[in-house]
Amino acid sequence: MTALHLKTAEIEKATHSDFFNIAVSVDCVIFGYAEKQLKVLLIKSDLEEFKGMWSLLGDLVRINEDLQEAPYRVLLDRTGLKDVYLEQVHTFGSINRHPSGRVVTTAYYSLINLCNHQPKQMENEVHWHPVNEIQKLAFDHKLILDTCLAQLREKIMEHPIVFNLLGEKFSLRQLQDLYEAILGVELDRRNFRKRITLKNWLVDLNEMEEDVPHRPGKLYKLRTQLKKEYQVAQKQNLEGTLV
Amino acid sequence: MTALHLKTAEIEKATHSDFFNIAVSVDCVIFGYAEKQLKVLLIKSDLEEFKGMWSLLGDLVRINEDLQEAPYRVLLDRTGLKDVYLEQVHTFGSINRHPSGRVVTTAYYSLINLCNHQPKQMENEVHWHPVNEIQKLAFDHKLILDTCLAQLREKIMEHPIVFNLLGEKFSLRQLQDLYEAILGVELDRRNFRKRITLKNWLVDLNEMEEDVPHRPGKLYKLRTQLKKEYQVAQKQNLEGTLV
DNA sequence: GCAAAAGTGTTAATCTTACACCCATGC
DNA sequence: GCATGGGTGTAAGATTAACACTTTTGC
Repeated sequence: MTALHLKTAEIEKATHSDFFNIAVSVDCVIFGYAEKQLKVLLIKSDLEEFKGMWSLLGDLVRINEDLQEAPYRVLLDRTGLKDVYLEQVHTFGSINRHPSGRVVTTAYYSLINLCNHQPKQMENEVHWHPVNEIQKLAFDHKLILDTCLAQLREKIMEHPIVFNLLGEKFSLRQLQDLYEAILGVELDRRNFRKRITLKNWLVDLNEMEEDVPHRPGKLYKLRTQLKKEYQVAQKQNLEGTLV
Repeated sequence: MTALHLKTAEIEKATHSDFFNIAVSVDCVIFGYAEKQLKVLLIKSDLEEFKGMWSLLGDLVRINEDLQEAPYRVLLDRTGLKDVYLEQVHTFGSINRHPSGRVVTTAYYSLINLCNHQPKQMENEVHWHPVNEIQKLAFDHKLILDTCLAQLREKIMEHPIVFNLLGEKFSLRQLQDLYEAILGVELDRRNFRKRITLKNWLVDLNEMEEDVPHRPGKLYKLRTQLKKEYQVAQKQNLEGTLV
């Protein structure tokens, strides 16, 4: 109440200048899907301390950049993809989690269509790894990966987000394989189709699979409305034009 | 692969010294329950820029303090409570969210028993406010409050956390009132009791309410096992001895 | 015609919702 | 005895889980 206790932001900043010495980073768990496996994009750590180990893609947040913008920048830099699907998951801030100093990191996961991703644009040290074969990562990145995967699993039955991992057209079998890869369980085919149908997420394209060595399945796509809400990623090359 | 690209953490720190200039804070949405209303503990902002406005309780993270420890410290300082129930919710980091400089804040919510909380230990400027009467807060704290409340609502039906807001013993009516206060909806009494019974969270104490102007209800408590998992808060006075 | 996967429906069990009456206590 | 809230059960509907056979295609 009394003005005696009020201080201006300038004064507070001076008083607390000791605190303005933490770095904030973002780390992106970039999921992709290929060969019926959920994959994650990793880079060889460039720190001597973690030589030879893989780590998530991340970067320090710039002083003139919103926290939420940073993971989009990382994604654009590393994959050339813009407007990707991103979710903030958790912030990790143990004192010694980073050997370079006090770095608090906010973890995001992203779902991208791995086919849109041109390896030639990638640095050599960036590779896709099957999620369930990863034992160990640099920093606390294994914990971050596990946390993001758990959150992804919780979300996919309620929200139509996995379509970001697939191409425009897909069969119900492909979709089921994807769900099974993410959840790590087998699903009953009839019940799966019933559940998906009930959610009314899909449009029947009246087209069939081609070049399959068995009876071809029908092709579907995500409803346009939902695509706008949950799947806005577009391919973008380095010049910024849409492909 | 090649050692040419490797750098030590020391070198990286020097390279990136421009980045170690962000402050990280935690903001705590401290929920309590009284008079059949969900309340939140707020403090008068001590910044000139937000003079007269209420804000969440928070503090800057210290350089030798884990991020996750900071909200416990804030809770202990402000309420004298130790081992409270705390959940991290989201991290907010817009460039201009704080007038003192670049402050990225991680939001937590906490559930405490408001009766354990001694007003005399509190600074004068700290008060409980009914959540649904709050229109506006300092900084982006209204957004933080709304985000935490939404997460609390999602969690309470699946996890036995609301018991942190109640005393040791309670009637099913008291519990239902609490759920209704948090969710902002009325619940059917019979269905509510059935749901709670099915979850097997409670132990019947074979005691009855007293001093009520109507038929007294049975009293229950949270099962000991669950109490350990979800409700570890103990009253602690400033000398650190358990009350 | 055979291998491989597509496509489809029913039943039982479970969970959810809506809803009404008698009971115990304080006054 | 009356006002107040405590305590209970059932029926209908919705959702979930388990489960098998016929169809279409490529080879």
